[in-house]
Amino acid sequence: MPIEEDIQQTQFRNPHQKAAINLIYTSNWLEGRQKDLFKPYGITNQQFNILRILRGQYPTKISGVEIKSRMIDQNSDVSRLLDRLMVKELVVKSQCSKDKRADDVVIAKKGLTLLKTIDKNIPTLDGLLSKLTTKEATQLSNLLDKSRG
Amino acid sequence: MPIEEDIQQTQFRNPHQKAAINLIYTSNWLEGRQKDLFKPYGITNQQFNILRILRGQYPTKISGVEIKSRMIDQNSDVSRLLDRLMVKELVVKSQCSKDKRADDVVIAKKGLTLLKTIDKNIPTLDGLLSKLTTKEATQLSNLLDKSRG
DNA sequence: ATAAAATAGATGTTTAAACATATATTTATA
DNA sequence: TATAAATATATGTTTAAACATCTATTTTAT
Repeated sequence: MPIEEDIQQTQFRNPHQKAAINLIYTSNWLEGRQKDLFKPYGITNQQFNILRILRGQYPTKISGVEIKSRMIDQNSDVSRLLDRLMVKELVVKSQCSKDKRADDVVIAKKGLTLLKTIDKNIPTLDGLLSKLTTKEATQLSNLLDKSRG
Repeated sequence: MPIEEDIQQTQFRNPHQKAAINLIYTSNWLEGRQKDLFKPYGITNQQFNILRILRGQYPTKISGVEIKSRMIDQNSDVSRLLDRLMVKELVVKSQCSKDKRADDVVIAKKGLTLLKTIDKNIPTLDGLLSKLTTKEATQLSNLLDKSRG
C-alpha cells in the first residue's frame, strides 16, 4: 500500500516531503514489527541492539560511550538501559581499570544464551524487508546514506 | 557518511539487514532534525503532525480516530496528545453530536497562527533531504512503499 | 605543576510512550 | 428487542525518553 493510502494524504508539497514522511512512517512500521518479535523474550529493541553490540565485541569489554556510539538510536540513555539489562542479568558491568570514569561492560552468559535463542528469528527479522530484492535493498541503503549527506 | 561508519559496523548479514538498520538510523536522524526545528515553538513532532492534519481539514471537525489513522506514527496516544494541545489552546475539542462517543476536534486560531509561523521553516524542513535529487526522492519513496509490501 | 576544559557516567525531574483495562455508546445479530 | 460485538475515547500504571545538573576523573593548555 503506497504511503498516500496509509496516511490518507493525497497531496504532498514535493517528492522530498513525501520521502521524509514515508521514511519515518516505514521506520515506525519496521520497528513495530521488530518489537513484536523481541517482546516474547522480554527485551526492547534498544536492549537488543546493545546486546548485539556486546556480543560482537565478546569477550572484550567496552565502555558505555563506545556502546552509545554504535547504537542505531544514538540518543539512548545508555546508563539506565544498562541498569535494566543488569537487573535481568544479561550484562555485567565493572569499573574500567585504565579509566576510572568508564565502565567495562560485557555481555553475560545469560545474555549470550538469550541471543542464541533469538537468533532463530533472524530469518524472520531480515525477512521483514523481503519484499525488496537484494539489489533494491542495496539501492535503498545507498539512497539513505545519501539522504543524510 | 555511510552507515558502516556511523555505527562502526563493517559487516552485515545481508543487504536486507543493512537496509533495515539504515532505515531506522536515518529515520532517527531525520526526526532529530525535525525536533530541533519544532522545539523553539514548544511543540513535539507528533503534536505538529496533528496540527498539520487538522489544518488540512479546517474548518471541518474530525474525530480522534480519524486523526490517528492519518498520523505518521499510528501508535500515538491521541487522547493525551490532544489534552496537551488543548492546554496550549492550539486545538478545540467538543463532543460529536452524531456520535456521542466521538470527539469533534478542530484546530484553534492560535494553532493556525502557530502553524503559519512555522511555515517559514518549511523550506528548511523539506531541505533536510536536499542531498537527494527529485528523482532520487521519488525513488526512495517507491522503495519504501515496496518495503512494506 | 596547576588550572581549565573535556569526558564518562549517574541521577533527579519532567514529560511522553506503552500497555492494559474501563466506560459509554453505537452497531450488528439472534 | 435483547444481547453481543464493535467502536471511540479515557485513564491507571509501568516503562522509557528528554533535559538538565552533578560528581569524578582525565586531558589539555598555560
